Amino acid sequence: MMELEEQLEVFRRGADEILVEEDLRERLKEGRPLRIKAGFDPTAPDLHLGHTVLINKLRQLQDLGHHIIFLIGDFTGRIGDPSGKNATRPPLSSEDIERNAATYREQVFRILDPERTEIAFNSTWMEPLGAAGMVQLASRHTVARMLERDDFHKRYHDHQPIAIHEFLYPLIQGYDSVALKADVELGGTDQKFNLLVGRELQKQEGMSPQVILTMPILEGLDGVQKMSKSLGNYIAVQDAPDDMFGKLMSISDELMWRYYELLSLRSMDEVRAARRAAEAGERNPRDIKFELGRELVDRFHGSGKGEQAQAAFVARFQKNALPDDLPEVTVRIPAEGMLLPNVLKAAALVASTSEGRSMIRQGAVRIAGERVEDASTNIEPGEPLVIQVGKRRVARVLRPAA
RNA sequence: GGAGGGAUACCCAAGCGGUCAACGGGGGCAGACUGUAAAUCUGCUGGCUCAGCCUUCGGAGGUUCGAAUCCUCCUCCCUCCA
Repeated sequence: MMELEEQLEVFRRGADEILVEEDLRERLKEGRPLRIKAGFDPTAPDLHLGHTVLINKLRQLQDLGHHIIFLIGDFTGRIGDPSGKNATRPPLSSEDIERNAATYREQVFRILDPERTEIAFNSTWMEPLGAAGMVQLASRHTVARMLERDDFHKRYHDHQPIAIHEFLYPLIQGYDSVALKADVELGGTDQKFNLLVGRELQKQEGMSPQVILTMPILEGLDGVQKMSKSLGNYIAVQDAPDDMFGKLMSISDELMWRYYELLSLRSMDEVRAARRAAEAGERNPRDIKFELGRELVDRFHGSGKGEQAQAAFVARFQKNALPDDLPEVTVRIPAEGMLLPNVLKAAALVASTSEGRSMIRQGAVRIAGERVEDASTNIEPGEPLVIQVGKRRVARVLRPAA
């Protein structure tokens, strides 16, 4: 293992907060692999870059030789998880959870080493606990303490409903740390309260309390709100290389630096140097963004894929070429033809014929590169057509006679 | 248990008998400008067989020539009292 101070540097990198750092130092001095836990919600099997901030961190710690526990909150998921701000999520069936867990494995192991990662499910100890055990667990915390949690506090103050079971989740999460004998728990900054509950419960069990390490929440493509699937501002780990690269290119320069800080494996010294060069006008920020795109596409799709994605990107958007692998859709067209807005809808390029008309009116629609401005254009059966709606929606539309 | 307030399109929020497919803001999409940036400007943002028609304002009935707007019942949320 590395020297103590070097290890601490790795722990601190990008971290929002480490509580209590002195405790961490003490444990590291023991020289054993620490049990490092991070919990994940089984509701969102589609990992996006926001989740990987935490997972990257786990990987770094794993590389230091520590024992990583990837905990899936299946017990809580089955009941329905309210951990989002104030929207209650529907309960998941066991089948849902199993399917999600499988997807998790597949995606997480693009980052973590499967040989050295333990996957745990909290139903393992929560099911046997039973109602009596749960009530006992609940007796160890007070309502006043629970209301200290920021979102509970706000909701209570604003007269928003708080369901009783929402108070139980922090306790369950904390109990997970007891069951797993966690030395360290990682979470987003929004998890701080829950992570602290883990410390409490461990102390009550006579264990030395876990160190908590919080990572910042990654902003989504809009640069303002947190990256989330429901907001549609995310880059999924499973996004195709070209999509991933393209989305990264569309972020603002300011956000790019943030992504470098939290997602890149390049040293902060390098990143700071790049930023200075950009701000001094010595380098085009776009080129620095290219580098970020290549690094991330390589990480999730394999070495060399980033280079390819960049080449495709340049060809398409700087040289206006169409992608090689245009999605193909077949629209069967009656002998008398079909109006263009209807063809667009049938090809799933727009959501409705009304939107299709609107797009045509705004000059967003091109057939074989030629702008079409007449919404009453009639399309007859014939050879495939390349149809574009705006810059991002394109398809090769086959048009056989119906 | 009692009293009162509220539910409008993706979100917030106007409207309170016809001129309402419904003001305004946000978000989204598109066009211009660019580095598919950001910022800015412009347009669109229920559906359709689209200068017209059809279905929307928590749900179900009713009054009226005509209702998001009035009445009745129901569902859900919030506040105060107990």
